[in-house]
Amino acid sequence: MYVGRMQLTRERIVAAAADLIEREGVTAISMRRIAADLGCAAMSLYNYVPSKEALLDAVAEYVMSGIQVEVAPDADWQDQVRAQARAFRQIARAHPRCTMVVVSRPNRSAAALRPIEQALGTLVSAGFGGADSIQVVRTFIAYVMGSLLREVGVAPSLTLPDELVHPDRTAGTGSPDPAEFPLLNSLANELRHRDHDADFEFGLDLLVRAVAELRPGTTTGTS
Amino acid sequence: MYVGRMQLTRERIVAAAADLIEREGVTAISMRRIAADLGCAAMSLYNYVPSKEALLDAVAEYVMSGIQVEVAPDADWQDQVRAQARAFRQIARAHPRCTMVVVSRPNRSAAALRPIEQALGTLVSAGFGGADSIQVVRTFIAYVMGSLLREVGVAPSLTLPDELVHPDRTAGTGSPDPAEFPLLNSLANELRHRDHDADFEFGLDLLVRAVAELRPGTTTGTS
DNA sequence: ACCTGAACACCGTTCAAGT
DNA sequence: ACCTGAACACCGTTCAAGT
Repeated sequence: MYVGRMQLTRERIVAAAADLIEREGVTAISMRRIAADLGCAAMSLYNYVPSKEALLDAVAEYVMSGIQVEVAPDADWQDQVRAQARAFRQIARAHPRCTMVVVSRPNRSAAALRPIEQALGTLVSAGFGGADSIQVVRTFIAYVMGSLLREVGVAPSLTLPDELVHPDRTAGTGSPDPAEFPLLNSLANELRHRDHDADFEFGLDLLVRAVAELRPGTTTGTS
Repeated sequence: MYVGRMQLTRERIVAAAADLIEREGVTAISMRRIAADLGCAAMSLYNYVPSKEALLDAVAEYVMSGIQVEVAPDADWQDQVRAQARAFRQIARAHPRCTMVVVSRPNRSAAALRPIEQALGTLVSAGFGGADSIQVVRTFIAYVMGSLLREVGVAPSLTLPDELVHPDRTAGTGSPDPAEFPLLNSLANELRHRDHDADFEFGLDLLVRAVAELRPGTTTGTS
């Protein structure tokens, strides 16, 4: 997709890279290919970006900067945490094929730190100590990252193929050997049907409720 | 690392690839490089493996097959779930640089399905319904995958650099702008100190306890 | 200051020729 | 049946030459 003559800038290069990834996948991108989309020589990119790795970092930052947390400011901390986790997950909707880029590179840009600072703020305001807040946020990040990986279909995950004949199975299903995997087989129907929203909300709810039990002075705690 | 003359096999090729990744990182591997380690021509590999992608899939499968769940068979379901999650996480210890390969490609091999079947078995035996068991396992997978990503230091995560002078900060710390990130700054010490075991156990405990509350007939539930 | 062609040292993979 | 060199169509990046 040739996007025409125009002043070359870092922003345009990053946007072109993100676009190309979205259209053709991460494996398709190369400095030469991006340059072609921008109508310039491959080497021109190096006036704005030191390397391909740095460009991918910039793509990750660009995607992260699109996270929009909208919370009713009077919402309680549990709803705020939920909203923040959901906003993070929106990456998979907004940039499905860039998600892997985001998830697979460390990112300490302000765009990445902003949602984290916000989450810490929510927890500290809710009465959690600093150390607890950090561990809670780390737990949520791990859960959200893992959910993103599953959602873009790139990680090992608990699903079965939709149809497809498994080469060495007699039955026409993609189910694994019933002798070794009885449960995967008996649950095959449930496994084939996948609802990313429901899956995400299920785990999110578990985590939020468990965190609530942790909070000093909670009304629903067991002790 | 030249590993000498020997009958070329698929297993030797996969092991050589995993080894090379462990020694020099994923970006270092190429069919030519692996072949050099094996003392054969690059093209010889194609007699055993259809493509580089397929070889990386095989590496992921190889790593997954190393998962060893050891549970006291009389342990209750909560301890079993914990042991299973921990076994999964051991990947990061056993194959730190292959972890990204595992986490970044779908894997429906028997080696990958086995721990999943086992986890489902634990939950179903504990009295959870099939649909619930699936969602619980999916939640744990997401959490473990995200934890692996953090542990191998490859994902966006809640940490600060250990030292390193941030170029445009006056203070000699790597802390972000205190005006925009007050909490990240005030918690800088706690953030710099990281304990992967403690982090993992923290979130694992939250999840297990939340799942326990979910179980019909639980003794610690709120309703 | 920014752009660029040619060049270097690599890739994955095909193919035809070897044994 | 397995191996392999040469070749093809690519890579990222350096450098010197252009404006």
